[in-house]
Amino acid sequence: MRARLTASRERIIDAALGILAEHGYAGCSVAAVAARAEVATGSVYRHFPTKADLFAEVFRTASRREVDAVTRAAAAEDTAAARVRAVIETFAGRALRAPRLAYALLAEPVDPAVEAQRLVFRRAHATLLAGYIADGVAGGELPPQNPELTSTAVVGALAEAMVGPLAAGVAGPDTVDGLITFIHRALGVPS
Amino acid sequence: MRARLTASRERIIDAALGILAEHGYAGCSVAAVAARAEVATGSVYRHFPTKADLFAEVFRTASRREVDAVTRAAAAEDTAAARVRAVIETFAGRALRAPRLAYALLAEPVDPAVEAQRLVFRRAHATLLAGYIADGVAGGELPPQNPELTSTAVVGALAEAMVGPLAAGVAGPDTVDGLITFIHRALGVPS
DNA sequence: GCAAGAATTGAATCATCATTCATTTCTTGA
DNA sequence: TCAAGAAATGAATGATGATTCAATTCTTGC
Repeated sequence: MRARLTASRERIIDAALGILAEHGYAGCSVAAVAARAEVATGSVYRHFPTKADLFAEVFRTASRREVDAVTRAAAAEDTAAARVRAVIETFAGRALRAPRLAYALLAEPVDPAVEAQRLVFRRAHATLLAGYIADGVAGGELPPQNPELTSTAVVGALAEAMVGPLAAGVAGPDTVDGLITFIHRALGVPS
Repeated sequence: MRARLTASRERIIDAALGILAEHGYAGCSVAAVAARAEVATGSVYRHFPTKADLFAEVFRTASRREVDAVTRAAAAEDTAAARVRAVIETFAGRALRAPRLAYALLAEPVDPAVEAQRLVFRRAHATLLAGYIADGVAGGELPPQNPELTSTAVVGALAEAMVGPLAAGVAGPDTVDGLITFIHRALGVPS
């Protein structure tokens, strides 16, 4: 009973994610989400007070997924340089494999209320990176720097370099390699 | 006569820019723009077929201004490193002096049609930088790299590092110096 | 000074969707 | 099996704000 409730809540979030990944935020009317989740429009409001609340959660879910993947990849490495490389490869690889979703998470125009979640998403990546960078600095692997600032700049560089290719649908492996070089240099990884 | 026409077109664009700079895109209803330009709502449509067309032009105008300022600053320098530094300082300085406008140009949610202009804006900066970077590479000042990619990454890093402070309203000069170091390293400027 | 036509006005229209709610359909406990 | 209450339905409502257009006000050439 309570299970059915939870299940349809899940289904709504999944449906929203699905539409987001296929047609972007623009395709995400409440009616469309409800239809895909096989519930009535009004039922969405039994679970979420507001469309913005629904999508805040959707963005949170999607973000967590992305950040988890990146975190997992980085955890397998043991130097700051390798971790940063893993972050870039994972982030870019996933973005290129699911371009529409990546574009929605990174750059597509959304409600201001949802925009806030996007900042959280970017910030989560930055915070993760900041940790690795701080470790690298502390361990002498990287030169002194403000990890808050440099991690933010890295996330910006990554996102910007992705959005173009995402739109164009193209993306050579050169792009990823180029980014790794760029970011390693930026952080002062010794060559 | 034709002059009056041109003049009121100008006034509409200026009004839109003014509201954009004061209240962001969110404050830019056609009615508000018309009121500020001291014309009737309907008159806006004598000059622009659509709100999106109006704001495409507004964004284009604002972009040109920003890119011109940056170009002028860079032109006064003669090494790739100094030019890039000038770009960063000018870009950041202007953004911090007009935070609301910078946020609107860089990150605020806008109509998809206007979003396209934002990409043009970012691309214009990137193209400018790409030229300096290519020169630097050609002249041996910078190591080999793909100027398209690295300039894009630089713009992303700059923008991302600005948006946070813009929202927070804060921005130490440390931020700008940190960015210069980061980007110089990223491009391989010898220290 | 005046008529024809252009330009301007701003209130009414239209479109889009998020949100609501009276009605119907389930679930459950006795 | 049934009644009470919970959950679900989806058509109607409401808000927002871009766009239109009939009415009015200017210009201009005669």
